[in-house]
Amino acid sequence: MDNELDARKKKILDIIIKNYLATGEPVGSRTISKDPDLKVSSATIRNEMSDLEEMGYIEQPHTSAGRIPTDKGYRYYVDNMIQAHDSEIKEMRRLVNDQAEKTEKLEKLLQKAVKALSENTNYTSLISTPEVTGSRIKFIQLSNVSRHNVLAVIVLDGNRVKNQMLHVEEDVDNESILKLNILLNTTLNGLRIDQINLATIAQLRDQAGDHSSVVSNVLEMVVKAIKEDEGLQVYTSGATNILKYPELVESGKVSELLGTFENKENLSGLIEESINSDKEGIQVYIGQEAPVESLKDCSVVTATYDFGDNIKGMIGIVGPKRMDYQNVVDNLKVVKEKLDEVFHERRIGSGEHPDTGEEESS
Amino acid sequence: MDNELDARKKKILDIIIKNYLATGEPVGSRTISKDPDLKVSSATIRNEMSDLEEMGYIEQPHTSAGRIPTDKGYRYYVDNMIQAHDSEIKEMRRLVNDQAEKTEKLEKLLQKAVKALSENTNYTSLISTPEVTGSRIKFIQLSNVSRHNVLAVIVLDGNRVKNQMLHVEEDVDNESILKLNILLNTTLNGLRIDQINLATIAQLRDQAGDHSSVVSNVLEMVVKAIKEDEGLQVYTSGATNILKYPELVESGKVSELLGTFENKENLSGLIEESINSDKEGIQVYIGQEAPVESLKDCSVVTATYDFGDNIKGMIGIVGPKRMDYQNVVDNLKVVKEKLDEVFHERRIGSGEHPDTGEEESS
DNA sequence: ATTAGCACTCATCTACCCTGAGTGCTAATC
DNA sequence: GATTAGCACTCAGGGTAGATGAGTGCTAAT
Repeated sequence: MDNELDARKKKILDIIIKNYLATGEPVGSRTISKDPDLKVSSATIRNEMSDLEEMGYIEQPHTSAGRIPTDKGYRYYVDNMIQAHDSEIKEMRRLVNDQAEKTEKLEKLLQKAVKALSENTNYTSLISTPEVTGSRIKFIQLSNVSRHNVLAVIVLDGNRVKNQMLHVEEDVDNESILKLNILLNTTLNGLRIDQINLATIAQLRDQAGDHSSVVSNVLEMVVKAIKEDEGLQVYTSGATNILKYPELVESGKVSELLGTFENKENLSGLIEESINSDKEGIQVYIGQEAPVESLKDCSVVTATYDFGDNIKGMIGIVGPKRMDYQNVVDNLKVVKEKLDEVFHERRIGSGEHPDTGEEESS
Repeated sequence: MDNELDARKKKILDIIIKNYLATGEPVGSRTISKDPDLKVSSATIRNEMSDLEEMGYIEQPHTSAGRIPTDKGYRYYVDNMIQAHDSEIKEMRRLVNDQAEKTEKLEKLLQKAVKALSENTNYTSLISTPEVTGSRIKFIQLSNVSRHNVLAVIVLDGNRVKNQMLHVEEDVDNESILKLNILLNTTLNGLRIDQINLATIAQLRDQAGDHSSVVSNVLEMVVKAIKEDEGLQVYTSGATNILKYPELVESGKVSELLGTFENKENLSGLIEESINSDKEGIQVYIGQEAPVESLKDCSVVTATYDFGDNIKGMIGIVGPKRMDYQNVVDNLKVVKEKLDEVFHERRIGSGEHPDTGEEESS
C-alpha cells in the first residue's frame, strides 16, 4: 500500500472524498476542521491540502473554491479505503435471491438483474448476455408442421435452442423427414460452425437425394442461428438516472451519454475490456480510465459472471465520478455471485449446461 | 370543413403555424406581413390575430411576444392543411423497401422499422409487437435431446414457435416420446389456451401413464408460452431526440419523458387507444389529447399495422407539439404500408400466417 | 509544527436598467 | 366599413454593477 501519505493526509483526503461524494460540492478547510477526529485548525488543514493538491490527489475548480478529488484521488480511495460491508450485503442478497430462483429465461433473468441494480444504486446499469464462441451443434430436428411448412429446431451447446420455420415447395413425407433427421444428426452432431465446410455440405446434399434443397435451407439456418447467438446483446436500465447528477447534466454531455446507452454497440469495447482484464472480479474505471470515450466524465464499475465453460458476461454500473463506490461494489458483488450460482446450479441440474434456451425463427 | 375562418384568417394561421414549426419562436405581426401573398399591413394582421386569439387558435406566451398556436390551432392545421406529398413518399418507400424484404425475424424487422422512423424524423419513435389474443395450438413436439433433457417445441397459430428444455427425472425412451407426441397433438391441436380445462388435463395425464409428470411440464410450458406471446412488447428508438427540442427540455419534463420511454408499460394505454380508435389509419394526438399523462406537452402520431387475422400492432412517433406533422405522417404511412405488405406476403407465401417465429425457452 | 489573523480572489446572487420586439388603441385614409 | 399609420405601453432577455461569502495563501506569533 502506498505510504506516500501519512495518516493525517489520508484522513483529510478521506473526509474530502466522503464529503464530496455526498454533496457534490467542493470541500473547504473549515468544513474539514469540524471533523471530531481532527484536532487541528483549518490553517493546518490548508497546508495539508496544499500538499495533497501538489501530489495530485485533489484540485480546485476555481481559486476561491474548496477542493474536489481528482481521478487519482478517487483511485486512491477506491484502492485503499473500501472494504466489504457484510451486513448490508446480506440484506441485499436476500432480496436478489427471491427473484432469481424462479426466473427461468435467460433474457428475463438478465433484465431483472439489471433492473435491480439500477434501482438499488440510482445509477445506470448494464448487463451483457454471455458472449459465446465456438458453439457446437448438439441436436437437430425437422418436423412436418403442415403442408409446405417444415419446422427446424436446433439445440446448441449449453442447451440453447433455435428454431426456424422453413417453407418448402415440395411435399416431404414423414418418412423422409425421419431419414433427414438421422442424416443431419449423424453428420452435424458435435460440429462447430467453422467445421462445416463445403465437403460436409456436398456430402449432405448428396445423401439427402430428393430433398437436398431442404438440407440447404437447414444449413443456412444453422449458420444464421449460431452467428446470431454469438452476437452480443446488452440490456440497460436506469439510463435516465444520470439526469439526477448536476455535474453530468451541466457538462452538456447528457445527450451523448444517453446516446451511448441507446446504441449499445458503443459499449462493446467496455464489455470486452472488462471480461478480458478481469482480475479479482470487480473492475473500477474512473474517468479517463474507461475504455469508452463518451464515458470519460463518469466512473464505471464492472464485474463478470460465469455462464459456464468459461463463457462470461458482464454486469456494470455507470455513474458520476462521485458515485457511492462502496454501495455499487457491494451490489455488483451480490448480483455477480447470484448469477454465478444460478448458472452453476442449472448446469448441475440439467446434467450439463445452463438450462436457458434462446429465441429464434423467421 | 370549418368555415368559421375566412381565407385570410386561414392564411395567417397557416403562416403562424408554419413559422412556429420551423423556428419554435412566437410569430409577430410584422413577420407575417412580410409574406408575399398577404398584401396588408401589420396593423391589419394584428386585428386578425386578435380575432384568431379570441377564437382560441393562437395565444401569446406573454404580453409583448408574438403568437403561438394553441392545441386547437394545431388541430385545425392537422385536420385541414396537410396533404400527402406523394413524391417524397416514393423516395422514402424505396429506402424502406430495401431493408424490409430480407429481414425475416419479426423482432429484428420491427427494430429496423422503428430505427428508420426515428432517424428519418428526428423524433422518438415506438413500435409495439402485434397484440395477439386467442392463440391456438397448431403443433407440439417433444424430443429426446439427451438423458434427462427433453425438448418441447410448440407451434402456435401464425407459425409462432416456442420451445423449452424440460428436465425430467425419469428416462423417457424414444417410443414413449412418440406416443406422447401423438397424444399431445391429437388432444391439444387447435385448442385455444382457455379451452384447456381441468378435464383435458386430467384426461391427458391419465393417458400418459408413466410419464404424466412430463405431460404436466409440457402443459405448464404451453400456458406460459402463450401467455408470454400475448404480452405486448414495445421497442423505442431515438428517445434522446427529445433533448433537441428546447421547449421540452425547459419544461423540466425530460426526465419524466425519458422515463416513459424506458418503462414501456406506461405506453400501453397509448397503444390500446391507438389500435382501438383507429379510423383511417393515422391518428394524431395533440398535447392533452394524448391518452398518456406524461406526453401532454408533446404530440403523438400513431398508425397501426396489420399482422393478419385482425391482429394489429402500433407504430408511433412522439415529438414536440411543433413537430413536422407532414413529414411524420408521410413517414408513418410508408412504414405502415410496408409492414402491412410484408406480413401480407408472408401470409400468402407460407400458405398461412406471417412466417415469423418467436423466442422461447428456459 | 501549529495557529491566528488578514488580505485577496472569485463564483454567485440580486437589483437595476436598457433594448427591442410586439401589442392594442386611436385617428386618419381609402 | 376596411385598412393603415402612428404612438404609447408592456415585458422578456441581456448586460452591468455591487454586495456577499466561502475559501484560499501568506505571514507572523505561539
